[in-house]
Amino acid sequence: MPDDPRHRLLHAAAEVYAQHGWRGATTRRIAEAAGVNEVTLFRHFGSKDALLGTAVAELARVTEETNLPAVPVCPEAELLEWSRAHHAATSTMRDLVRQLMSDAREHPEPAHCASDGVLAGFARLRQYVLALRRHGFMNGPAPVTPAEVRGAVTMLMGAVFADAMNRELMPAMFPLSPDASLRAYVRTFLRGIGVPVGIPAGIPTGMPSERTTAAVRTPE
Amino acid sequence: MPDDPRHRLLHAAAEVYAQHGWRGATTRRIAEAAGVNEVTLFRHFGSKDALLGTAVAELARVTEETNLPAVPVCPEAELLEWSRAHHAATSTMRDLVRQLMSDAREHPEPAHCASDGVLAGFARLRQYVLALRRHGFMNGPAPVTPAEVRGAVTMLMGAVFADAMNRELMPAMFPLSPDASLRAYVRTFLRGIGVPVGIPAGIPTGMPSERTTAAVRTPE
DNA sequence: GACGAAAGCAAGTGACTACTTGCATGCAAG
DNA sequence: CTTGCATGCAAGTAGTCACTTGCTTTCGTC
Repeated sequence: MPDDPRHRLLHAAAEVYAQHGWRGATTRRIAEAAGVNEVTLFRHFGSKDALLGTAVAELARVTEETNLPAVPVCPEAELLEWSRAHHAATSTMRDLVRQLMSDAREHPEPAHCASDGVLAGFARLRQYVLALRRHGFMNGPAPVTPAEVRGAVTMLMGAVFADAMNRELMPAMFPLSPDASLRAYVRTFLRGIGVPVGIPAGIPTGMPSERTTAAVRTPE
Repeated sequence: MPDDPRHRLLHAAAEVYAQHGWRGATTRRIAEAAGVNEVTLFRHFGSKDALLGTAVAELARVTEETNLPAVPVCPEAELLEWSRAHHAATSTMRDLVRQLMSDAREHPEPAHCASDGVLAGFARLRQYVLALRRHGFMNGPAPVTPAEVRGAVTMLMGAVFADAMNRELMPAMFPLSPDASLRAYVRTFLRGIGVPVGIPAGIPTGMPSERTTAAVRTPE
């Protein structure tokens, strides 16, 4: 990581912006966080908007590499790993994303270029689910329409997004740990699109083919 | 709706805040939007923070009434109606929620009292799902653990939330119409927790118990 | 050692901010 | 008619904002 004031300003600008938003990211605060003089900011970038624009655009250009195989082997494990990575990446950029969303009306460009990364992830997940169908994993008891599968993909991404964005703000809505939640999302998703999932260990299953309401009921 | 300047200020404050956030909601803008003099604002509320605080708190106190029956009859229809109402309510407050989330660090109180409404909805949905299990609707081929059901409830709420918040910002992530998306969420959710759902009309089903990948595959 | 680029420092500019003060106006109740 | 009360209007205060200017310091290169 280079140490010239230009990079320190870019880094500090992204950090201050994530905490205080566009209006709250004053040139004074950014320069102070970068440990450089406020004038240096203007000498390098000309204006606060130019600095914030390039800083946020550069940060949003970080696209997480795919970790979904082209040919599925174990859908639950592979989707769980993907959702873990996606959740971690979204959690890291949580504050930044929040500010981008609330500033999208007055500063649309950075928000737009930041959404490209999410869209790429969406496309990859979609490709993977298409591969699931192509390789005959969707052999559930009832057929699932392609449109419904597409909606389910959006649902999974939305759930992981909402988890990463809201868990710290309203913990009561997330009774399960992050990992248990992601596992539940993935398993619900897979069952929802007709891909059978394994029975987790340590559960009194009874006879899986008959009514199992009594077997899975536990004191709340 | 009363027309005294007090209510007009409260209404205008909420509107301006939803569009510009805490810092961007200047007293000048609010007074202008309310059609009253800026001094009247201070005479009524004393300070900008007091006005914004009461305005946002009052708006966030709007709790949508429940429309989930205590005893389930048709889970898909009932959950679809609930998700439609929840989606509509969240969409209406979209901009406000965005600002609340990004301002939560510097002004936690309104964000906190706004999350109470969502939590109430979460609790009601959870109660309904408990009723689903109690009345024997979860008779799918495999048992679903209570923890997983809880995670699935979080997943459904998260998906509806993300849909309402992000659809206009990144339409490419939502290939289906809002209604078709909600239907897919609900059906995926129900199948995910072991509640069988009907087969939509107009789909070549083939034999539902055998592999149906060929039957549901369509050209993309 | 001389030179030039890059940085810091101090000060200032004009615009905007929340908020206050003093006074004139309109209006409703006594 | 008069007494309050609520509001509008004009002006002002102190602070912050983005941004500029002029000058000095530092430092690597020739």
